[in-house]
Amino acid sequence: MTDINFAKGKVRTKSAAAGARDAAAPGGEGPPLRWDIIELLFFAYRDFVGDADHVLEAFGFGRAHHRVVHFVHRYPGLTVADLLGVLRITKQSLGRVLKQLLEEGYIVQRAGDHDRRQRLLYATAKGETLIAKLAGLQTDRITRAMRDLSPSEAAAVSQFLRAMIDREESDKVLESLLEHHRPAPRD
Amino acid sequence: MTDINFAKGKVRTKSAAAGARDAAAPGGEGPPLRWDIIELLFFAYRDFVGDADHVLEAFGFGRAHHRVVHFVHRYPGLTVADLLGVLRITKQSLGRVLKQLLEEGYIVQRAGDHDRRQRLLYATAKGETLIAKLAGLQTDRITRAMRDLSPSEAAAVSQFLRAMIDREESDKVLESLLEHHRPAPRD
DNA sequence: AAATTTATGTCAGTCATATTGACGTATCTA
DNA sequence: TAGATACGTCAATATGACTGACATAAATTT
Repeated sequence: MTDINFAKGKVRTKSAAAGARDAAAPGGEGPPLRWDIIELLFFAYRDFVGDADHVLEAFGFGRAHHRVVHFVHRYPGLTVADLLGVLRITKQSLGRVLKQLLEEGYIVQRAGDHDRRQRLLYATAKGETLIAKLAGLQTDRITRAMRDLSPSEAAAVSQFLRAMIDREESDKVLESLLEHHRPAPRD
Repeated sequence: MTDINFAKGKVRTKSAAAGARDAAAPGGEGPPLRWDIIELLFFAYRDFVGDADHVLEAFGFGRAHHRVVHFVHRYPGLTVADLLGVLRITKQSLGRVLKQLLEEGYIVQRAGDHDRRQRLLYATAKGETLIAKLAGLQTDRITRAMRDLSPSEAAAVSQFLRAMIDREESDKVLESLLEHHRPAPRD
């Protein structure tokens, strides 16, 4: 790129013709776009998973490993098919990660009682220790973020997050999470 | 894997020795881990970005493209360095995505007024249309999720998300997002 | 004016995580 | 017995990230 001042003109400094919905547009726009929440979700989630990323790196693991051990820990006896549904990935993708976690002793599998084709997954003590460490960091962040909220406001946060989740195609895990509106944590 | 019923024993069905923090542990545990919020954040974010993913696929773009056009649209005149800071990626990673978006006319760049080394980035009408479409979908989800919240509860959600974000190392964009506690959207 | 630093772009190689498609085996069900 | 299901695996590919090295133009410092 030898030249500079390419692409003059056709630069948009005001969003006057964006969708048909921006609050700036005077015509038949819908409700204003929630740029604030959209960006807050992006940054909040980035930093939320960032907590875990640093620890995982030291173990030679990635986010994929975290997710697998997490759900296996939380829902003991989860089958491979269940896990694929929750994570929404293919079994080939899961394969590598699962294999590594099995080999390194973070999770184990047993044949299903009724259906011996199934592989029921369980976290080992080693796996639970890892997950507890990661959940501890994330809990600290959540606790800090909720410190100044009243109980009813904290409940509103929970309600909001629940309502953000798709209901159709909800699997076993999601059902159990959404079913019982767990009361505020006993503390 | 020819054999079955491998890995018997050493299976943990109760989390009695996890961290030192699980509410089930009787010893010196800390506050309970917020498994509920941790999982709600995972699923809520998964479905939140899923809205955009489907549309992006039709354009041959990925999430990386979305993030770039989004921030360029929202903060016109952003420099490449700013963008790298916000996205927390390397310039090599940004390079391919940025190049593609420039070539296909979703964003343009101009030399900086004071510092002509800088490339100030702007979204074109084409880029804004794309972003408005994606933000529309995400706004619909947010609006649905906030439908049953009172204004003060909605404010609590916003406050919670803000408090989830790391303050240190906040860049220009993050500052402007966190600075003015924007009041409830005018509707 | 020359030297250095800064902002950006790019080449080359690698890694993690995801994909589709095909195929094999054990096991359950009709 | 035949077919469907649950799981594992081989192969090839794509995306989005990384490190390291190097080039250019422009600003800044000496």
